[in-house]
Amino acid sequence: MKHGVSPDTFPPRSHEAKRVSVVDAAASVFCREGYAGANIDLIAAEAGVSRQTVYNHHGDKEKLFVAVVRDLTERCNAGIFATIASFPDQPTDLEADLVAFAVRMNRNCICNRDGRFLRKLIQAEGGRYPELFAEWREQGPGRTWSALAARFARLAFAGHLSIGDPDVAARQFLALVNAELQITFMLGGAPTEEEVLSSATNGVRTFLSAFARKKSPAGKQAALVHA
Amino acid sequence: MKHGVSPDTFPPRSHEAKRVSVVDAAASVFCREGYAGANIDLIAAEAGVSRQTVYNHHGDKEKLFVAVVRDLTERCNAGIFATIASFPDQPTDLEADLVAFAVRMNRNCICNRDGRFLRKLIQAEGGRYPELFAEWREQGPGRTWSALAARFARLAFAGHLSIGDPDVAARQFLALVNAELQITFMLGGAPTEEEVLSSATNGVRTFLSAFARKKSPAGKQAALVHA
DNA sequence: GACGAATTGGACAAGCCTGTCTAAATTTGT
DNA sequence: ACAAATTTAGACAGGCTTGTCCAATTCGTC
Repeated sequence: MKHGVSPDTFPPRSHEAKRVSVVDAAASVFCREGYAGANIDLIAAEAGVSRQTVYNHHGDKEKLFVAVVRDLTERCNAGIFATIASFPDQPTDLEADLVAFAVRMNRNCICNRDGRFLRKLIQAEGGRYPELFAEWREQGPGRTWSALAARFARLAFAGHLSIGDPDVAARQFLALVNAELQITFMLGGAPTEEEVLSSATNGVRTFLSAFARKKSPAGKQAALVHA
Repeated sequence: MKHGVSPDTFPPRSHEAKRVSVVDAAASVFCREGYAGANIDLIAAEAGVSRQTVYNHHGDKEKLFVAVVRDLTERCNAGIFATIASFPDQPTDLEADLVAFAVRMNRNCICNRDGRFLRKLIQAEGGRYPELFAEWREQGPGRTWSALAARFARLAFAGHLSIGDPDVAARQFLALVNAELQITFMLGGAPTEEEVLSSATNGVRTFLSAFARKKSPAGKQAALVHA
């Protein structure tokens, strides 16, 4: 029915499904137990395959770990850039639009399964795989901050904000918007929707108080005052 | 010289020194290798004692781990509250004083050995010892934020700042001041003095932009205006 | 200098985990 | 339905680690 252009070189099918299943289970176990504490039998059981299948697909424990990190990095980066694409370039209500953006960012990239897992793996094993995580660092935060800074610069250029250094502003935006979620992040948990919204709202208000456009040259808009 | 009231019940002397040495080495190894990956032989070697001495002092691996966490928690909290005591209640130059305070906080509590180790242990093993870290959470961040919020409230009351919710302001202050150190923290490294100073300076500037005292102390404060 | 407590080094059993191998059972493509 | 590839369950060796035991030695104290 659906065998298209590659009938022979491709392994059957559930082959790939099992591979994904193993990587997912491995991510979960590596995060829960740490690299050294992770048990291949447990990963196999959680993936619903036999131990031998794990070895058939990934060779050994270290290769499996690397595959997990690459997988998470890729998915997280994709999510982050998809979300940055939704940055409010032409805001109608700047505060509401930025809060909504921050909430999207948190929900889809930072607090979701992949985001929490990747963060924990970086924190726990970052020192042991410098090159692996250097790659993440460049592709992830490096590009994220830069892309976000460009959006804020555009907002400033359009007269919506008054920003000195867009890179600093971008990092501070993220820091403010997550200010109330630090402890939850540290313990590896997922904040509730209310917590995310509250932190984003408070963070954006402070951000706008600090970076509100300086008094309007044409007298169009009154300055925002922090409640 | 100094043998006071208890000549017999006290173990000799280097007994205690070795105990400290073991706990220090254990902290280092647990952080580097994770709980499961930590090797008692390695801890003993790094502490300069025999393996048997480790068992004599601490019983088993888990008890040793708990001792390490309690030790770090205690020292970190002591450092944090000592630093909070130096909060600039009567600032001469608000920006400079807050930057200096933030730098002290980072250098003495957050970026030093104990702070980095404790953070990493919480991140890595927090899920496995809920009660142990619940204790930390109450004694540490809970009291820290509350104490810091009180200081900011005082500053606002004295007319130096205009703050809505002191608890929110305190958390945002910490978030801003550390905004540029996130990646370094995540990888477990120690930022340079320049990085700490830069992050603190930028953070305090933004914080003051947002929470600067509103003008017209005599007149009514401007109402919340929203374009 | 002598006594007692603490420390050391090493041997040791028990358990766990990784990674390999094999033969049987299952699935997939044709 | 048939043949090839994949998966499975289990056994298994090898290595590593924890925690215990013990005899010899060192250290601190009187």
